[in-house]
Amino acid sequence: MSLATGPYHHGDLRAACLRAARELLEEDGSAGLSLRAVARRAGVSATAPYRHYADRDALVSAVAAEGYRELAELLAAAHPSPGTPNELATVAIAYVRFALDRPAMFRVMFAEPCDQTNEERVAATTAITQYVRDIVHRVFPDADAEALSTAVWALVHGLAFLHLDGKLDTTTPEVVAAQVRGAVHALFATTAGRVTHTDEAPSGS
Amino acid sequence: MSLATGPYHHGDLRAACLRAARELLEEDGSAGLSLRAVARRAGVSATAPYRHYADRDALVSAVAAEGYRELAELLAAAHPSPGTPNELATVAIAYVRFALDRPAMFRVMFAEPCDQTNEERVAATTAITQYVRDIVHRVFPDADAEALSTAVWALVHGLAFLHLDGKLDTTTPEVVAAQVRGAVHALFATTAGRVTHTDEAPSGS
DNA sequence: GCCTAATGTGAGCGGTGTACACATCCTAGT
DNA sequence: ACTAGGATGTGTACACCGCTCACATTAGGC
Repeated sequence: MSLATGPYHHGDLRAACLRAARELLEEDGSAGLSLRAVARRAGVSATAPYRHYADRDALVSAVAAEGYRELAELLAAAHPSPGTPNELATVAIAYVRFALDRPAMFRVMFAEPCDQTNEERVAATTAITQYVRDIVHRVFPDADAEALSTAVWALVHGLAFLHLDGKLDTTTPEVVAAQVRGAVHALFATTAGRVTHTDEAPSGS
Repeated sequence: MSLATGPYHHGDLRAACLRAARELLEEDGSAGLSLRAVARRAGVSATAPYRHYADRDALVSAVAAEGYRELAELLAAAHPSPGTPNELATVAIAYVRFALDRPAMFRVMFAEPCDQTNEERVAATTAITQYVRDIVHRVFPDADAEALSTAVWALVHGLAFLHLDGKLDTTTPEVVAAQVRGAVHALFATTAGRVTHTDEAPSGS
């Protein structure tokens, strides 16, 4: 393994590709994430990555999977177990901040006509689903968990996208945070003290 | 304009490009929307479209602009002036259906790192913003229109994306509709009869 | 009727994804 | 220890892409 001129075998090209892909994503956005650029950065021939990833999509999915994990960590760090609408809002802010801090990654994770059958992706998103469901169940024990979970995730996800696409003001993190908190509260503040002991659960028509 | 062998000048290449672009988008998705393919379909040389669109992005933005208009029509058709949460849900369903019926178009409209300075796009999205604000104002006259509008659009937009990305069940239109209606009601049903006469408007912390 | 500006053409550059044959190296079985 | 074979990396090649530039053609205003 003397790597003076670079050994024929890389050692761990799979990981190197992933790493290079993430760097390129940060630097040049999704468009700059080409297999050839990844290969160049890993110091390897243009076709070498194909030994580890079936095609570009597979690499992108691997990157996205890491993104899901990191998003999960970030949300957990924002609040380990949110139990009130306000704490939920804090998590929502972390979600939106992730999208704004790493727009290319967020787009890779959610905005591409991706391979939905990819195992890593499916696992990651069901994890998020479950995570949201748990929170909702804690914040609104009596509500229809399924529907409300969907609603909450959609709300937060939508907020992230609208900010990301410049459809909402993103001048400062504080503005964004206030907007997100405002939106969450606009929906929940009035229900917060009530829905937890309501006896008529909301039902679809 | 006898177009037997094709006259040197096309006549209305600008419109022809737009048309071709939309067709390609429907057929092959966003990836298939290349300027060269558009040119081929319009029966014109590969570089001719550059006389009418500065670059690929400009063409895509033009396509997106048409999408915004059509989405607006579709929402208006779903309900001309929703005034209850349930009617709002009907509009939301139309929004999500648009996304699912024409995924490539929806992605072009919202999921691309697009040129945010494009005039047509900006105009179109402010129109949507206003449209949502009007609805919210009608459904919840006493609520914080700004925050609640944001929340509502985000909710619906997020629902569309989660469905689009296969994060939610999309087996049948009925399932989707029920899910959307359920999510909207989960958020609003309990507030519906109350928020309209609440005296303490929700406020961001 | 001519001149100019608008429009369309063609060749060409550098980039991309990916298929294929080939080179190199690691490892397991003798 | 040796060797076969699989795993891994290389090089070439093809088709496509966006985009630039010099050039051809044409329509419309003077």
